[in-house]
Amino acid sequence: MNVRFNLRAMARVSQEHLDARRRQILDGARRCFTSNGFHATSMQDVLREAGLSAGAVYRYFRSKEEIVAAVAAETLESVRVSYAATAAADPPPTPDELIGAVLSRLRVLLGDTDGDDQRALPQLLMQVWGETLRNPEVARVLADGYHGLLGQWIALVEAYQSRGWVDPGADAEHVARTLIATVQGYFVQQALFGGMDPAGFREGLRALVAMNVPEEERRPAREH
Amino acid sequence: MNVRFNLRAMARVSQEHLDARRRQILDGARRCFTSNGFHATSMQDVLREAGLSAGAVYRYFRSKEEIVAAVAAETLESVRVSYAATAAADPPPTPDELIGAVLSRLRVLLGDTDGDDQRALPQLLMQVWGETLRNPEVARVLADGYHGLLGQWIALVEAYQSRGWVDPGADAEHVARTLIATVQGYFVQQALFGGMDPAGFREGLRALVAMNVPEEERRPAREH
DNA sequence: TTGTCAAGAATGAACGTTCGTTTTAACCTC
DNA sequence: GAGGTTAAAACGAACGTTCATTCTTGACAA
Repeated sequence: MNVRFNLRAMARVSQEHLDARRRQILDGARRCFTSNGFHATSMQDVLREAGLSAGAVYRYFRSKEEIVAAVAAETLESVRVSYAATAAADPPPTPDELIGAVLSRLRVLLGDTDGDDQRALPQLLMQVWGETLRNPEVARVLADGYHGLLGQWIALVEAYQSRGWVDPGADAEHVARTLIATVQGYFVQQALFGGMDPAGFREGLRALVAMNVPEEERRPAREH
Repeated sequence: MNVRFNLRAMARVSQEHLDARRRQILDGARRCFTSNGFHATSMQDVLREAGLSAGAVYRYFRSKEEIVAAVAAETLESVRVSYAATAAADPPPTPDELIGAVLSRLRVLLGDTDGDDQRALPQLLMQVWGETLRNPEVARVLADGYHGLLGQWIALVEAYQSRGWVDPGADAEHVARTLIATVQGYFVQQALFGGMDPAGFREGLRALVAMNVPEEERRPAREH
């Protein structure tokens, strides 16, 4: 009996193997969650899709809830990095340039990792949004990411204002929220109906920010 | 309960009573679905919230699925009517005018019927979006509403173009999709974080469509 | 290099619970 | 007291999870 006092238990299989199994589970779960939602997906569905038995899966995750949280976190992270990759530039990119670039990058990213299903990520993101209503941990992660993003957009809008591209009297946060809203709406439409493409969306945004309405045609702001 | 003479031959309670019970069930279910999602809500939850027993509820609805479909349909309908109430005008309202008016109207509508919880409808709408991924009937209702709405917005954008407010070279459908996206994003942010108000959103939209970027500062459209 | 073997990894049947739904029997109104 | 409506008990199915068991792996002795 060769009893040795190994501090680190020797792994029976490599760390790569363990990582691959974990990924196998998360990928299977993600496919289920995307088309069926978190709570209409059973563990049996996940097991079947992952190609593993119950015992195997429960060796890597303590509960279904933990898998849901992991998939949600990865989803939010993939959206976050697609934004973060777009660095600040001088002169600042216009909204249509910036958003078009972010969406194009995301499209390329998805083409590589997701079997070219351009709707999968938006659909999953929509499920994550719904999950925040009942899962405080997911809500916290989402809120953190959102507020970081909002701060970046506010800074960008302020840069617009200092260059005279945007009315300096406008509230930068309101403008930033509106810009974020366009991206969220893009995701919603892509998730629900598909057929959205970054170039077309950029064209629409471009036409909007290039709009020119004679002031005398405007109606007063308050109506009720 | 208040049982009155029967209007219909077989019924022993009034139609008003039946309608009220149906509404009682739908209201309870809606409250559950809003905060918990369709599939994380059990029938027990619905029964408790509606204050009725299983037998009573199953007299009015054949299944949980039928309740889900009814709540989803009512939700989409309430969004639809809030749009439909905004008639065509000449000159056409600018995007910020129109969207601001629609959101204000919706706010008033919600204040009357929903205990002043301005997040409830957007949250429920988000759940409905998620449900379309696995429920073809809900998906059909949503798609019908969306395409009707899209058509109206395209017509409006074309009116902008004929007045020279929007670049006539832009694809009207892309611009319309972008405008719809802003509203969807408004709903998302209101559902997730609250604190959105129509006036602020209108201000943000106003600043966007009034943006003025010197052409020589723009970057080329294609990047990769 | 090869054989051995303890321990990690994986299995799948079975568990207790909770699900949506149905049946039952008491209840209320006329 | 009869008809229609309700609440509550009961149903089978399906849920997420566990566990006794089997299979696989890799370090080590020879």
